[in-house]
Amino acid sequence: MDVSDSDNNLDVIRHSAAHVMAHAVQNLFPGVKIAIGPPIEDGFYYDFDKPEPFTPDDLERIEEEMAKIKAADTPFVRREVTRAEAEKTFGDQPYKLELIREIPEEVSTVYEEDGFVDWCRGPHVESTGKIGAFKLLSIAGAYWRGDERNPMLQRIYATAWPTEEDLAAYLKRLEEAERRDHRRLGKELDLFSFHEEAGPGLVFWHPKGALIRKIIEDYWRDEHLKGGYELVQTPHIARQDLWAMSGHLDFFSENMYSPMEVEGSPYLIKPMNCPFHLLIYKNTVRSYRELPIRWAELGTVYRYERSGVLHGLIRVRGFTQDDAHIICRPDQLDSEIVRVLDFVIKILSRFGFNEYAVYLSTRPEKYVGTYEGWEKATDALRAALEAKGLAYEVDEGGGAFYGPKIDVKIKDAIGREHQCSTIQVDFNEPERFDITYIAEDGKAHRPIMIHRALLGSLERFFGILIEHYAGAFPLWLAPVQVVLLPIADRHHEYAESVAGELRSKGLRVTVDTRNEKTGFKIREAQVQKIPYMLIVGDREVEQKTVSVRSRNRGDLGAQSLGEFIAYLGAELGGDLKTAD
RNA sequence: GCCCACGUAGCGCAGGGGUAGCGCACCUCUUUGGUAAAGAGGAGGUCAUGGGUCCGAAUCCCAUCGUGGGCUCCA
Repeated sequence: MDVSDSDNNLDVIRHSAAHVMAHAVQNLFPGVKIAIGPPIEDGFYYDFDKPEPFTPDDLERIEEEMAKIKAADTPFVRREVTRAEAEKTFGDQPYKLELIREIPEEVSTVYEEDGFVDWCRGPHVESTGKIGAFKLLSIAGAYWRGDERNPMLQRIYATAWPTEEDLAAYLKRLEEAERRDHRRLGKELDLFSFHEEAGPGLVFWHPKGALIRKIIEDYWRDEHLKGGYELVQTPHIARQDLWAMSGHLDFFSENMYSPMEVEGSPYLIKPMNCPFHLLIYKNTVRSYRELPIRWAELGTVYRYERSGVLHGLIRVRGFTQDDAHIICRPDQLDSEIVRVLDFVIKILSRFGFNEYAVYLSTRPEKYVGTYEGWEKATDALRAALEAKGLAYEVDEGGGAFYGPKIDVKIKDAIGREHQCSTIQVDFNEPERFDITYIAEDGKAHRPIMIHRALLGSLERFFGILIEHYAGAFPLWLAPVQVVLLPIADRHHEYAESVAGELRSKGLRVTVDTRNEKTGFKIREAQVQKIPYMLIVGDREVEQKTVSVRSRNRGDLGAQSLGEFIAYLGAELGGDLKTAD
């Protein structure tokens, strides 16, 4: 690679900065063992083995030491070495030795700057002065080679960019992400909470959050009914035997809560809904004429998640999946998958998500079902993706043991990806439950089962939604759509009558009758991200109007109530009740 | 589960071996004010929980619970 070219390559800059960081750490803490230091998205890290933990002060010192090494502007020198030479050079670096001994090549390369040598493929920037603008960000624990049986190393995360401006822009992006953090907005907008007394990972939906959830659920149910699904509803617990039959006791028990005794027999809280849907299926003999069956349920499940993995609404222990199971004939598989993909796109785009990253996961080494079955199902998934013109990545061997799947990650307003939709073919449970349908030949055949979720879980999806919109929900989702701001007490009556009229159109309206100045009420409404504020004072009462202020566009001037209602109707896509 | 950090009033934070402080919110009073914060007064905390060290612990030590940043694992 051309050196001047590599100087501008982000990965090269970051990888070089990682070397400089390791160098600085070695200068300040002689004897520290170094592991690996790769570039990553938005930065780089380096893993160290050091008996005492790094402190935030250490981070500052390391940063200063790096600045010195950068200022010295020493050239990075590339050298080819034999295996023996490499082993000798890194004789006191056990992690490097382990890596050196594993590669097949007899000749490898090292890079050196100012006496610090690292075993590395390169390339690097020309000299330490060219590592760009960098900043150390955090200290974290990380297992050597990502395996929890290995020792835990200390990882220092950092970022590096070609210029100071780029660095500043990145730090700004981090701030923006923090501003949108759903945990912070959840408090500020009074949407949900967690309680130590109740236990971690258990969500309490407050009135405003629960109202948004209700709107999402209503939309979801309506669309499912329109889309050829039927709704079912199943219990939260079932006998342990059911989970043995489904196989969850074998392959999912680590995520399940311990049994509770009911009249001598053990019951388990459900971690998934599928066995319940299969019981409904088995309740009667099914004809090929009935298929495909599409049963959907907002099913609340509980999974034991290790304490360290919980994260706001994104990863919780009790959550509601927007689940559905499609049971179909083999000849219906292709069209059913296309249909689900269409549905996924329709639903997600309603929530403002129009960019996706799609992954197709194929057969792993250990699997159930037949080879041909897997091939057919995987082909069907692939064909559906291609028919939809969706770009996707293949995760070879990444499928569950019971079937191949498509995962859809959505991109939010600031470009982050979130796992939501999943479409999975299942060869395991139909077998275990021995579900069949009677075909034209009068014999019992095995149907194919598809699990699918569009939003994933309501909790996670809500968290993603909050961050996507930064708490400023679009009109159709906003828990309060319009707030009336009477200027003085004498305007309360008019404000209430306007509010009443808006409510009769199905709008969600509040009246701020507090003894506060208008500027204060506006500020509060803005902070609460209420889409529309209607200011009413003497002028409005007199002229039978409302002064409209939009959360986004500011003062829109006075309108008659009729005009305002029409305006909202247009924004809602004609979704208003007709006048009584 | 593992590594590190943190836990002080509803929220955001300061303090730190000698018996707790700020801002906002809350309550009361004055004010009826026109597009992002009117003024005054008041109330509120066994400093996460349990144990230990000490004449004395919110402060130091240990454990537990919870939260955060990661690792491992996933809707």
